[in-house]
Amino acid sequence: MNDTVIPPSELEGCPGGQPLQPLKRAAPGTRASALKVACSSCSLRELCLPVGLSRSDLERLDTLVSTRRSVARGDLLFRAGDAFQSLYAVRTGFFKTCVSSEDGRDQVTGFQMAGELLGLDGIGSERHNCNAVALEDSQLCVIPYDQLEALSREFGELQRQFHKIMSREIVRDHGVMLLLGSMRAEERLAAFLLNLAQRLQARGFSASSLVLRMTREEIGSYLGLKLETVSRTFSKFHDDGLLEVKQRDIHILDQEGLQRLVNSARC
Amino acid sequence: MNDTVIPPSELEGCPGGQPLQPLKRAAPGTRASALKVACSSCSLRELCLPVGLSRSDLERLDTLVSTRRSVARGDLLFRAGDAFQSLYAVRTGFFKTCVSSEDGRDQVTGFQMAGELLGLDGIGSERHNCNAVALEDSQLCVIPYDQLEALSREFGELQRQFHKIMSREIVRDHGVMLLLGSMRAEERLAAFLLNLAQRLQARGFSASSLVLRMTREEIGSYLGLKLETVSRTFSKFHDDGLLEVKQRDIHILDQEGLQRLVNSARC
DNA sequence: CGAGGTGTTGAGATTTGTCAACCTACGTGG
DNA sequence: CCACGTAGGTTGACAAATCTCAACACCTCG
Repeated sequence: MNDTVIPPSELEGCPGGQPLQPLKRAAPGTRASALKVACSSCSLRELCLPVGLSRSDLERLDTLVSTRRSVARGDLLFRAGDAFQSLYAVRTGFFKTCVSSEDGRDQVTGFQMAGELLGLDGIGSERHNCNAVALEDSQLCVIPYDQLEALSREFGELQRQFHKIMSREIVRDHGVMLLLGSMRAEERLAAFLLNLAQRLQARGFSASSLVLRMTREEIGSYLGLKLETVSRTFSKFHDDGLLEVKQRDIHILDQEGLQRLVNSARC
Repeated sequence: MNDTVIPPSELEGCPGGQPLQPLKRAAPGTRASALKVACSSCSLRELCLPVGLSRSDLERLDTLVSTRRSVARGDLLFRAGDAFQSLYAVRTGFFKTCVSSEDGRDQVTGFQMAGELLGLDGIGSERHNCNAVALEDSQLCVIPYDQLEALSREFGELQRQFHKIMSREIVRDHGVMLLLGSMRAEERLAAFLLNLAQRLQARGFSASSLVLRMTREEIGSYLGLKLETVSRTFSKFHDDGLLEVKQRDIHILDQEGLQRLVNSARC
């Protein structure tokens, strides 16, 4: 409800940004479509792979990213073990990635929204190492990895940008390790909410009201907590006047309070 | 004590793996030295950046990796906030990397041994994002990042290899998240020991007897546990006949037993 | 030989997990 | 359009894992 009421005018970044806008879905069941895509006119270009590319590099990138793919809520974009061919950039929608061990352990490793890349984990083994699940009907740009490699040999800026994205993913993961390794439940949830709000804000949404696209169980998995603990912590935040919580609708009432929680290691 | 007694003759041995072998330290206080380094004749080449490179690519890589650096036990290779210039490949020795938040939380994000790269986290922000601390006197190859970028534009194999290394770091981090998010103390420690043993074995050391280079506290930080819990868990493993533990000397008596622990999610 | 860093162990506190009951929202099909 | 079924969410009581604090042992190094 946070992102359905935005007037269309705000969706189209100026000249022709088709992105954040819902796009016509291919026929149901169709997994890949070849609608026109253009990084150079995408309103996500300041958040996505193209960051910092020159006009001419951007146009070359357009030739690379030529297909889209739709994934319905609940469906998998890829699954651990699938052959790795492409990276994917989220255009619209929301994903989770999760790894699981043979013995059935499951861990959500991240949530991805518009402008974020999926599939980086597949390069090393040439197979995807996690499942990517759409948490709402979603659209992605398909980035064939071979071609990205080739193009980034030609364009240093693209190469550099790609390396930065991978590096930032590593830094992000280290941040999650810090969270999982050293924070208590309240601190984890506060950090999670602030992170989500900050990323939504970067995409033009409200920094204080958000709709969770994932269940308490998925949040719990990501944060290394049981769903009941997540639920209880939401309730506590509500009681403490930090949040308004109505199921998945969250209003942050006291951002500073949350930040204080995160920043207050054991005294 | 590990690197000061080797006769110079053994240092520059050409076709005669100088690697895993202790190398003469530069004068105390010297941070970078320009001794000859050759990936093409390094015995770590099957574990390090050069994996899979052709003979000719390897020789080009030699021109790139031309300097070494020594770091004494306890010293920092780099510190969070330092400008990012180079990646480092561990030749000898042992490192930990740790991130810390403003409020003083600290998290060990990894332990690196011969053949492993340090500094990947710095590419994204052009500053290092963690501290890299030598846990024993160590030697590294310095890989200037600009030059690596340039060379990998020329040699697709090198580019691909580098991407694989970054990707595998991401996969590794996701594995740590799984560990931190879903395992109990015994499972975490068992997984840690097996991982360490496996990496040591890949380097030609015993798979069953190892010397820990880090304190209980550092292990605890990495595993999201307090040092007392780590200590108790070692004792329990000892009582259960899985390990022999004498301070930092560990003998794995029952590898399968440890593996069973790791692989037995909540029943 | 002594000091300080490191490691071990015990007892009790705290946090989080477990199990169970119940509530709520939402989609489906009558 | 309503009723119902089900998935998701909340809450309570209790159990279990881990942490905290404290005492002490061990080892290394100067």
